[in-house]
Amino acid sequence: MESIQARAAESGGVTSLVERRLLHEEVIDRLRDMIVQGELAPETKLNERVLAAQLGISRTPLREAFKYLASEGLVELLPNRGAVVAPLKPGKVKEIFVVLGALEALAGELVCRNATDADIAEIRALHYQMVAHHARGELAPYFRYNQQIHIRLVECAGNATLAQVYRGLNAHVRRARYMANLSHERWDAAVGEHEEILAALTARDSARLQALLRDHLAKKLVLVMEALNANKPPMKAS
Amino acid sequence: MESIQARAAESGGVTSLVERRLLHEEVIDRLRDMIVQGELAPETKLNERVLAAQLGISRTPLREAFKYLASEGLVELLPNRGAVVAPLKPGKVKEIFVVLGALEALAGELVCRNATDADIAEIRALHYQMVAHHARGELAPYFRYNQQIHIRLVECAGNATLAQVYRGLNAHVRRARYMANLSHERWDAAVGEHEEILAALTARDSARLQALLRDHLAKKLVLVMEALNANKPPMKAS
DNA sequence: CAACATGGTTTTGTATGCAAAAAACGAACA
DNA sequence: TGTTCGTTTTTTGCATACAAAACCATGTTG
Repeated sequence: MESIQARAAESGGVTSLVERRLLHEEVIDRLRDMIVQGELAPETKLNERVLAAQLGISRTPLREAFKYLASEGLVELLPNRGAVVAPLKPGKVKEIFVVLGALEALAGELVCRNATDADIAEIRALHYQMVAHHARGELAPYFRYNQQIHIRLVECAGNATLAQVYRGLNAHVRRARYMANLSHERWDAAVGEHEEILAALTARDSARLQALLRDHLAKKLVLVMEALNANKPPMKAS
Repeated sequence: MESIQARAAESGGVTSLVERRLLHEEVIDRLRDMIVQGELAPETKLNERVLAAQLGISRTPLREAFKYLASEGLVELLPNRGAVVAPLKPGKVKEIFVVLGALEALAGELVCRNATDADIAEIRALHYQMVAHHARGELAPYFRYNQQIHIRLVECAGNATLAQVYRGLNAHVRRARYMANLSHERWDAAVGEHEEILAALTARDSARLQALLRDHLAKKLVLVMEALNANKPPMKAS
């Protein structure tokens, strides 16, 4: 793991023009990435001493980052027993998808009303990027653009609170999303759904957009649940 | 302000049966209460040294509490300039109400499907308590039961994530809710709306319940916005 | 008088120290 | 073998110490 402290040194003595970010904020972002990207698996114990050493910082800002991420729900704090990466229980994932559904539906309504043409053009651009990666069979970049489209769509609804809550919940299940292995058919279908979503957005057809988003999410949930249950058959029976 | 440390001492030497809570958690709850209850007004600067002294603790757990509450959005962290109670801007409040509306609607749908009869009976009991306080013109307890009804309703939807997000956003605007001074007519009307809500819930009429909740919230928003704009006419013009 | 510089003070951010709780280890024992 | 107790070791939680950044109050200069 690369030290965070190194970042300060590498700018060559001259404190860079950009505002020097606070250490604990840097740590928050770094840990969040590591958790969401799956680099830190669910239920991983987060040992303060070793993590601090790896990041090249002291325990204090690390502990502060734990608290922040605990409030986001990505980390769980066990009294007197430290922090662990929040477990990813199927039931929880289902719950989150339900809430995300309601939020995306709201976003669909608002985005049709509030998005500028430039906003929609930007989403369209992301869409074509995603399509290109799909055509080339590049899964990881496809996922990235897919995520970006959904997030950008919510952001363009013009309600920062909505966007923040959405991002927070989405970060949780992003870990699970990667696990859902797409069949070739499902992948094609998903892209087709995105085409429809883009069309509804372009037409600013709120009702249709909401329906499409709901449907799209519901289908994703099925896949994710399958992947979760496949990876985790915690049955004690022989 | 009363010291938190005192709590430990007052149990008379015998460490109480209940698990000894962690200091920073205690502080989180305490500060959250103080903010939501309005004891700490929006934009109040939170000086680490004096707050820590008042609470009878060191700066470390206090700072950890700041981080947690910052993630909740009740506190704002200004790099190198400490923490302040999150401002309560009319625009933000409006945003939150919109999201709360979507969440309550979702809760209305789920609660009709998932709530037990006992759940509904409990909400009914809260309702009658609230009505009693309305009859006696006791505003503060009325508000308390009112809040409890809404929160309990969301909790009975059987989606813990939904409940958590709802409580978080609600905590924000609770500060503003108290400011909205009810006219006699509006107060009566609000109670009437609650009667209808209870009826729809009892009948498990999902669509109707959703509509009622939306309408109820929208009316509340109007009042809150009026109160906010009345208290804060930030116009520079003479 | 306004804008800016400057020294001291306060306040924040991070590291470190210390006590208490939990985990790990191992010996005694059934 | 497996269990239970006691001891050692590790880890957490909180307090404190120190350095750097922001603030403040004056004085200086144009």
